[in-house]
Amino acid sequence: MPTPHDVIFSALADPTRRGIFERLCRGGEQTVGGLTAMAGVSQPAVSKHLGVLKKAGLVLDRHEGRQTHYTARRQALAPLVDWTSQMTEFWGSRFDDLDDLLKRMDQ
Amino acid sequence: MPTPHDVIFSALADPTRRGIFERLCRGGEQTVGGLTAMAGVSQPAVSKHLGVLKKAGLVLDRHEGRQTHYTARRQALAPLVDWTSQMTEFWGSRFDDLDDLLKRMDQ
DNA sequence: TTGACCCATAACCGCGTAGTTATGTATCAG
DNA sequence: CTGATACATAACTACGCGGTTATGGGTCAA
Repeated sequence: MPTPHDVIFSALADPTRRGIFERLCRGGEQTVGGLTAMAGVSQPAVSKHLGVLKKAGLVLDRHEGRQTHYTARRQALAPLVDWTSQMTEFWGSRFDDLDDLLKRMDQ
Repeated sequence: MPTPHDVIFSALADPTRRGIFERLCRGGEQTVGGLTAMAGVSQPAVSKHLGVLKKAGLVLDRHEGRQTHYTARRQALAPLVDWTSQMTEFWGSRFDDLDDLLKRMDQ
C-alpha cells in the first residue's frame, strides 16, 4: 500500500512531470495544449502525466468547453515539507537551512 | 543531464531507499548489516541502494575494518527545500504551511 | 594459513513505466 | 450535418530499475 509520501515522491520523481507541475505553479492555470507546447513530449504523454499528478492530488482539473484547465494544488506539497522537517528534526543545527529558506521568502 | 533536483527526487522516490535514509537520519550511523536487518531486502540490494544514495550525496560512508558505516548528509536535502520554496513562492497565502512547520519545530 | 565474516560487484530476470501512434469522445464553427 | 479541434484512452514498445543468486575481495579470529 502506497503511503502519501510514496505518492508524492514518485509523482515528482519524473523530470517531465515535475516540469509540468512547476509550470503550473509559476504560470497558474494552463490548458493541456499549453502544457504540451512546452513539455517536449506528445499530447497523450502530457495527459498521462496530468493523470498521475491528479491522482497524487497535486493538480486540479476544470473542464470548460472542449478544453481542460489544470491548476497546481500547492497544499499537496505539505507531506513533502513534513517529511523534510522530520528528517532534519534530529539534527543538531536543524534550523540552519530553514532560516535560509525563510530569509529568502521574506525579502 | 540530470539536474540536482532529478537526483534527489529519484533517489528518494523508492520506498526501500527512503526507508534506509530515514533510519540513518533517526538512528545515526549504521552498518550495512544493521540496515539490511530492517530493510526487508537482501544485502546486495541494500548495498545498491546505498550506492545510489551516495551518488546523490545523501549519505557518507566510512570504512572500519571489514564493515562500512553509513551516515546521512541532511544538508543534501537543501535542494528539496529550495524547490518546495520556489513552488510555493508565487502562492498567495504562502506562509501558511511553513508557519505550521516552524511551530512544530519550535516546541 | 585457514576459515568465517562483512560488504561490494557481477550477472541475470521481471515488471513497471514513460514514450509512441492510433483511436475514441465531446465540443465548437460553418 | 460536417469537419475540425481539444483532450482522453487504448494498445503497444523499449528500457530502466529493483529484486534476486552467485561470486569476489578484504579483514579478523583461531
